[in-house]
Amino acid sequence: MLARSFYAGDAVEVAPRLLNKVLVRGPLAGRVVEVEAYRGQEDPASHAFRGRSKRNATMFEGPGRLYVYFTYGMHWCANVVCRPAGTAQAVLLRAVAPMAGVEAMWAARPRARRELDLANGPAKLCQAFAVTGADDGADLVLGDRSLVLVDDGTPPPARPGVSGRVGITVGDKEPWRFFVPGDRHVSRGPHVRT
DNA sequence: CTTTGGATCGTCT
DNA sequence: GACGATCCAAAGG
Repeated sequence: MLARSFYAGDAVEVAPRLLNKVLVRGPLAGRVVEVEAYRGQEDPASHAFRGRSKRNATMFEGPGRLYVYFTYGMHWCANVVCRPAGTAQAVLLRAVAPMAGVEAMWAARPRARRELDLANGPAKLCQAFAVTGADDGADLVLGDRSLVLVDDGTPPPARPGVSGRVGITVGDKEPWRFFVPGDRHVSRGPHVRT
């Protein structure tokens, strides 16, 4: 289980540090292979760019919490908050490589055709791990709702893949998406370091 | 393999 | 009233 200090820092600094950590929920486990940094008030693409609101409140509640939001009328996505209470930055979990509880993930994602499709997207991994709005605000340091991030001894990539963020129309040029180079479980967007 | 359009609704303007 | 930090199926090469 990672200490709170692990999550504290600028999102662009914390994001690559999260690569190769393991998201665990009970019998389910998956290695984090892709993330994106969202820098709050300084980032027009961040939900917190225009300040606090009902939806983004968790982003303002301090490092180590899970910020879960609903989008496109049907999908949940999860972020790890990384700034002190009162400010708002977070790292979007974009893809994980299934490690354990894979059968349950298949059951949670009947649309998936290949193992690669189980959690290779921000809404897909939430489906695979049954993460919903009920999990918004969960404290990963305390293991709220069985959700934790752990270090299994695998270090982050010495040189992570870097690219612009996916699916946004402003701030999409900032190199704030990070991934494990060459890992097939990475979502849409570049998979290899250029 | 790539491209395209539909689904679907809470949030903020 | 418009628009998403997306996903999927279908159609075309």
